[in-house]
Amino acid sequence: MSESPAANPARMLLIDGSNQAFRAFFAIQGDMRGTDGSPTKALFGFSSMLDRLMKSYRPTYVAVLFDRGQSFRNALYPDYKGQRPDMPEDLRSQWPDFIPFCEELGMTALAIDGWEADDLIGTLATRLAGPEVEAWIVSSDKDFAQLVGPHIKLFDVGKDQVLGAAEVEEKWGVPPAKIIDLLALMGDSSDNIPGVVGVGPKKAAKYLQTYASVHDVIAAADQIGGKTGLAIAAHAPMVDLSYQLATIHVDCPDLSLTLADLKPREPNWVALEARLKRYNFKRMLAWVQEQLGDAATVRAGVDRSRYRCVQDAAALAGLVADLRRAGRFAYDCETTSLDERVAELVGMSFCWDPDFAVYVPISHEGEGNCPGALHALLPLLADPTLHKIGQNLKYDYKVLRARGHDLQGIVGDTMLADYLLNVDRKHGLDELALRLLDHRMISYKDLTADVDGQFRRVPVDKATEYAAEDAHVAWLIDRELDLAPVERVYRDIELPLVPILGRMELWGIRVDGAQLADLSVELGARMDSMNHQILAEAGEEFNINSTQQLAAILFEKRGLTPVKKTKTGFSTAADVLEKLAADGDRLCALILEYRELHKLKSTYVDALPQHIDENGRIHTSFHQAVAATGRLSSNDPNLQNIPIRSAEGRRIRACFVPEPGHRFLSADYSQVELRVLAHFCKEGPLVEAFQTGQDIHRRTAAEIFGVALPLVSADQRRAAKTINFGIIYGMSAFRLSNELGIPGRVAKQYIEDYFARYPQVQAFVDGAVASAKDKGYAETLFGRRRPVSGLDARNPNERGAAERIAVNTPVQGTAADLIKLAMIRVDRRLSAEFPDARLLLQVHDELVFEVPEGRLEALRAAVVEEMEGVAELIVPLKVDTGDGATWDAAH
DNA sequence: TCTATCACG
DNA sequence: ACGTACGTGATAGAA
Repeated sequence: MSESPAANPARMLLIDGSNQAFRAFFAIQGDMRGTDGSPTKALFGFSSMLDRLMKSYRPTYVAVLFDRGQSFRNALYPDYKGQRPDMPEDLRSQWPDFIPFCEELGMTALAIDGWEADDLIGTLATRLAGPEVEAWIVSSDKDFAQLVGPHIKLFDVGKDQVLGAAEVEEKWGVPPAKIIDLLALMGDSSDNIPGVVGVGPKKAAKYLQTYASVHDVIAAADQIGGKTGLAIAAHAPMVDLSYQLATIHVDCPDLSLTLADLKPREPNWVALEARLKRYNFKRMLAWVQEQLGDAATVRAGVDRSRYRCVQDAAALAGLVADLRRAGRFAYDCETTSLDERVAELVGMSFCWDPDFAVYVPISHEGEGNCPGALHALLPLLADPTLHKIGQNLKYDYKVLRARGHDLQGIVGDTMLADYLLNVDRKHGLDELALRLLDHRMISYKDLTADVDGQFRRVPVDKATEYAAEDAHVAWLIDRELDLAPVERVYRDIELPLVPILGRMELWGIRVDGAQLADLSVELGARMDSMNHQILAEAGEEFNINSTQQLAAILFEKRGLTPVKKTKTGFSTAADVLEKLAADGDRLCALILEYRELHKLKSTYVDALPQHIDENGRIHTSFHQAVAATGRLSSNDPNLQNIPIRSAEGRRIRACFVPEPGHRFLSADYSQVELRVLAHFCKEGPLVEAFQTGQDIHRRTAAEIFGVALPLVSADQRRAAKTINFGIIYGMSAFRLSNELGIPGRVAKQYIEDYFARYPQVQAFVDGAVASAKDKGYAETLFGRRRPVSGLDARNPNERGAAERIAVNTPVQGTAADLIKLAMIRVDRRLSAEFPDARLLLQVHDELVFEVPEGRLEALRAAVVEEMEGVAELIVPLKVDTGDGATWDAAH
């Protein structure tokens, strides 16, 4: 038998049931109860996890194991798990249900009196895994790392990640063979296993890298010396016990399961139906009833054989009549390109009924196209009284507009709907179909594999199955999703924004390519000369862009002191290099300057010209369903991160120019996030400062440092500004002290003084966390939601990160809502009063327009009015404007 | 594909 | 004992 895994071994999931039941119980917010009022939260989370694992990984073998009774560890050590609080009553009451539930789902599940799940899993894994069968242990218990080997892996449900020996060593600093030693040395507080006082995973791993085993570490205690050495020596009597407690047994005699017993069986659908009704698990129940073939409750499936292809005048006339009668339909178009400006229409599909959809071929190669289709259908698409839904309709809108047509009456977009309901998931139609309809769609790649990826050459009958399915699935998903909780953001913000973004993208922004070319030559020459200086200073050839090579030169060859580490080595980030340069290192100063030039040249000066079209314009894409807070994002190219902070960088911004006879107008919200914060927390001085038009950072400084407004020093204002930002982001004293270059205790004092003066801000922060914990999501002023998980995490880093998200999201997200609403209002004014002015870009708190010179002042007034008047907060919204012949000059 | 870095708000 | 601010996207190196 070979020792190396087979090329494609079968998968065996060994699920730590007790562990995952706990995890499910604590991971889900709020309360869930069945129809009889008994708690069901852990069962729900647990069964969702099983369902997901089975669907994603389709294991050949599965077993779910639970703890039962007191194990040999309690006999060895009466205090084993002694510190653990009792199981919450709401979890205990669900406990007896887990095994029968798993069995009904067709999985082998068991517990054996006197054994922990760990030992059952250890036994099954070692007995059954091998070259032909790879075992995945599903648990968050780190003890299992000791079992990992070529045929046994750990599976992390949270991260969807498989850990092998290398990953274990990376995570814990020792290979699997030394994990027990590691545990024996550091102990395990959750199991109440004693370890050396003052030795955690880091120190323990360090000693075990030097010494072969925990016993060797103990023996060397006197060489280690110091307090730690003494503590290690003191641990000697306990070490054997700790070692035994941490060791997972792999030879449980009462376990006689074979591989055949672990094959998933057909679920007991009838029993499951009754159980799920009792639990009130609607999604899963629908699935089970579908399997049962219960005609009354089964959801409409996707039956492609019912799709129709419209190919003649009579069918076309019928379609037009049907669509007019329906008044509301799903629409999708097939084209020759993902780039809407060059895409040609190949066909269109429509759906207005849960059971079928139609495809209209327009310009396929060869026979089968429907004559007169465009002439008949375009008026329907442009008719705002006919309501359209679809997936990512911005694309369809742009395709039509680029060819001089129109798409009006957009009342639903499944991508945006799912984004608002599940911001942290993926929103592709394929994913939605799988997740919401349990339906796998035809893949475009498979469909066009024979014809070189060209949809035009797909035969009309095959194209019908594919294209009609898109409209059909969008229709079904639109029906499936309940938008009520986010109705306002959906209807009033995201949907109206679709055509506005479409027009901004199609119009583009003009860029002076010749000027960029000059800049490229200049930067190239300067980088060449710097290149020589740097290599001379370093004394050897190396790749300046390689952080690894640079780190080797700085911290090994030159012996400089590293400031901070990254996952892979010593950091060479800008703040590090600045510190080293300030300490007199010439090379670091040179690298900093080189980095700036390189960034500008590669990311902007040389990249932007590749995006300029035949009219001298660049077209970005704004993404509406990406950012978790509700902001837009921009890519290909990203026009939301064009340089502005450095003088050198602004020369790139100066290459963005308006059409001849036009000027740029830039309008940006002043301190919009702090104003939103003031609105939420209603803190007196903050509100007053905004109402009376004071400099907000100066006012904050006056409050914290207890000085009169005019006496605030530049340094005090700077500190206050940093703190104000810190509040929005969820600051730590550590970061503040770093940022300001002051001692940690001073930073801590500043923060305390801040909250003492602004108790309402503290209340807002606490309230935001409490609300997110209670509801399971953070919420903006307009009802946009973002799920927040990790608020109950034991790990303080994870918990802290979750709390910062809970505080920041309402602030950043409300600001995003406000400017989106403003764009809709401004767009209305443009249509009515400024036919030759254009909204070009949105950069989070800024809108950039192109306006005929003679209309500049009128537009400025209109834009300020619409942006400032977008909402009534308890503080005024303020908009600053600038204009110019370049984007840079418009600030 | 992942990581480090850095551009923006 | 540990690590350190929110949200993005592009580039280059390394594997």
